[in-house]
Amino acid sequence: MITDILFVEEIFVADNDCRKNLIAASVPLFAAKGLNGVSVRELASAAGVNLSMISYYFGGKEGLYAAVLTEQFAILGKLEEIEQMEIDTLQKFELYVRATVSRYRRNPYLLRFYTSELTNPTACFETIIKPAIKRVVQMLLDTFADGLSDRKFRDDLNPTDTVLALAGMINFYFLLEPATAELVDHAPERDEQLIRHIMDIFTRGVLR
Amino acid sequence: MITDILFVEEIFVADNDCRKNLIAASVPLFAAKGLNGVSVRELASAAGVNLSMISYYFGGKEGLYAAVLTEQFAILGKLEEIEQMEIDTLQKFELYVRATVSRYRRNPYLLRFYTSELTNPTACFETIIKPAIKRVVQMLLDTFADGLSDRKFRDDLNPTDTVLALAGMINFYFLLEPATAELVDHAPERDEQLIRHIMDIFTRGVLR
DNA sequence: GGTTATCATTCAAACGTTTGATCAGTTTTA
DNA sequence: TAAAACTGATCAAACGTTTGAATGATAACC
Repeated sequence: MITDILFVEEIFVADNDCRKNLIAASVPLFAAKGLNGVSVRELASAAGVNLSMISYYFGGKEGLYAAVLTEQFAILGKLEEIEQMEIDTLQKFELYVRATVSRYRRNPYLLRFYTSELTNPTACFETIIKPAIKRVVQMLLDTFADGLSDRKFRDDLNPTDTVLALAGMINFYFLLEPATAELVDHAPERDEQLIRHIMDIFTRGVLR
Repeated sequence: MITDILFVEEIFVADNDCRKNLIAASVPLFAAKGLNGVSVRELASAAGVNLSMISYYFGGKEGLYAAVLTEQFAILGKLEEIEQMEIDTLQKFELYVRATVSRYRRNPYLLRFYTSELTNPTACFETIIKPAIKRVVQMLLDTFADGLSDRKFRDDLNPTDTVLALAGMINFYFLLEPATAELVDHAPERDEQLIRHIMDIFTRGVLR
């Protein structure tokens, strides 16, 4: 959630309508067509602002794109709250899964942005996307290590393969939706079943 | 694998150097930057041909892109060979996994192309990508149904969630490589371990 | 057999359009 | 009234495509 006031490098920046509208209108456009698939004119007219405002506020199209990505990935902090909790390791993994599914439902663009950057990286990949993904993977690895030292998890599993498998089960389900909508029921009403299914497989896989 | 001679609509089309070079040079460029990220001049100069050859042979940039995708996804037939085999269901799943991993190693562009189309679809998505993905998912579903009727697999699992979980474990591992290379060892030498790991989790998950 | 006609192929050049960015000028705000 | 916000017009560069001429091989003709 972005606030109305941003502090960037100690400089006070009021988040006025023009800025806000541009970012809000750019999210679905960039998510659907990628950085190169949208023109500045398209972005400006979708936001209902003059096209020169993009350069004025963001220094250009790529700046606007970077601002959009920064906002999108600011949400990642939620997962780190879970990491701090003093709960059962397996329960922690379930909370990760629930938080991720819930996030993808409330913000259907997030997944698009980072898979787009993973496949066709722009300048933002190294600065925004890669660090964000590394943080999440590292967090999952740390949690798995906790389960190992508790002697709850199997110690013959490769930790990275294991956490990537969990992440893959969640993310791929949503990534594939545009292609498999006629084959698979992706309705949000089934999310609870999906989460239980993923945790079922994962639990059987990792528990001693 | 494309042959030197193509029969398209009963018209004999010699696959000359110009055509061949254009497709060959376009694969890595389109895979890395997407349809909109590469210019026709870039494509032509990479192929060492005149830029008007793109319109001449493929009717335009999008035609070349479509030709590239068609060639890339022609390889899918390999999986269907496995489906025909008269072997144990679980063994069949392992062959799918092995074939996919081996495919991604020999053709590092395939994954990029279809994740790119899943996130930022072009006109090719409906005509090439979506049918291809649906075929694979349907094939996995059929194989899972075999395991069910053999009473080898748990019958309380949602089949689509299960096969998407398996596909997700494989694909996400490769999709994430650009971001996690410093955190996770993605070396081909580890592929055998990865395959065993995925099959370990999957087997524990689905067997009665 | 020599000439001409026809064809697909290749090329450099130019086409009109769209691109992202900029600028001078105007309005709004504090 | 000075600074900030905003506008419409304009820029050069890049875009994908088309053009018309040149090339060379093959087919048709006398």
